[in-house]
Amino acid sequence: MTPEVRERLDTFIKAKGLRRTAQRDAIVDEIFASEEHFTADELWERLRGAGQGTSRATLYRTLSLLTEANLLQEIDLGDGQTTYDPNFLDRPSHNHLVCVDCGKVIEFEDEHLEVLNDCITRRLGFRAVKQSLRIEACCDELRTKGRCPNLIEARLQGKRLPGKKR
Amino acid sequence: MTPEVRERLDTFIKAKGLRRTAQRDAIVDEIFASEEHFTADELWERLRGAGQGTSRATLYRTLSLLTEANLLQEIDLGDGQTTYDPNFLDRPSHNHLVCVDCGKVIEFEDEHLEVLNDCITRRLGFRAVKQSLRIEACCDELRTKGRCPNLIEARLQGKRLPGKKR
DNA sequence: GTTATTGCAAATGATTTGCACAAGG
DNA sequence: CCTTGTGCAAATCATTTGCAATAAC
Repeated sequence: MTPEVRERLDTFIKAKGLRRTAQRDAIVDEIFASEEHFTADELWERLRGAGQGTSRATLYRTLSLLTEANLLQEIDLGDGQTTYDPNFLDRPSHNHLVCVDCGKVIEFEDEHLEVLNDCITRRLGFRAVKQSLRIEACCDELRTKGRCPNLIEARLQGKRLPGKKR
Repeated sequence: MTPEVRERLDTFIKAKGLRRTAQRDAIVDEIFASEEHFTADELWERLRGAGQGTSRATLYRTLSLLTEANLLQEIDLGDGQTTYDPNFLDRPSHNHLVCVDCGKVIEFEDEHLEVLNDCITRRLGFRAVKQSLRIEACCDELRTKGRCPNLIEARLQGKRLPGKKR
């Protein structure tokens, strides 16, 4: 996937008269090395851990750049900070389900949903530009068996669990 | 509508061992005097204008309280601050369309959408707790006729137009 | 050589919090 | 009275910005 990202970014950068820099390369490489969602701070830590640390200012500026270039999309997981999603190139119209128990984020696509939203939008006299659906839900397994595999995993990994308010 | 709100709030307050105060009354009255969405700051100004000013601290604390009591719902219009929606009592499962040209927010309900989302959620092994769809779209009128009535109105009223970044 | 980019530190802006005082029940 | 609520000012937290130094092209 990185080659396509590289190309798109280069094109975008050239078209805008901007420059390719070591920092931007490092940030792009780190982001697209996986499909994981991340916050600015999480990415900053990852970069730091990989010996590719940059200033937060540069990181935020690059994240805006990548968003503008449509390589990244800002999503709202309802926790008061921006989460970035690197998977919209692969799956242009996916949405997110957030488990209220463990905070796990699941991506899903559904063509009916897309069509329906478009109908609704036209009926209202508009043309859809972008749509984002977030479903908050609880895991059947936790409800019926009393335990959620993701919850356990999340606790082990010390991940951020849901519950807004920074 | 205020009577139902009053009753629900009183019940909630009593159940939690909390107290009814002049400030809370003023805030609730101001909120439910209309169906308008608002940010904390906008409401603070409205209260101040009505000679019912409170401290921002109290306002934020009361907004949390009302949200917890399900009289209010926090929604994300993508502009970096929390918007509050007082219309979920009347229309429990509505969603929002935001005009990218003028920033106007339109509420809509669609039962098919609700059903579809529920199906999707179950298929993924979850039970939906809450879902929020935000459609960003542009107005047919602006696109075809070159002018958007809401845009004009918004400019006249000096309303906040879309364009994130606080 | 220009002009964009970086890093630092200071600024922002929304929201939260500690605390002493005021006020419901 | 006893405890919750309020206002103030200070604190947070994520994010942005001004500016001098640095590095692309």
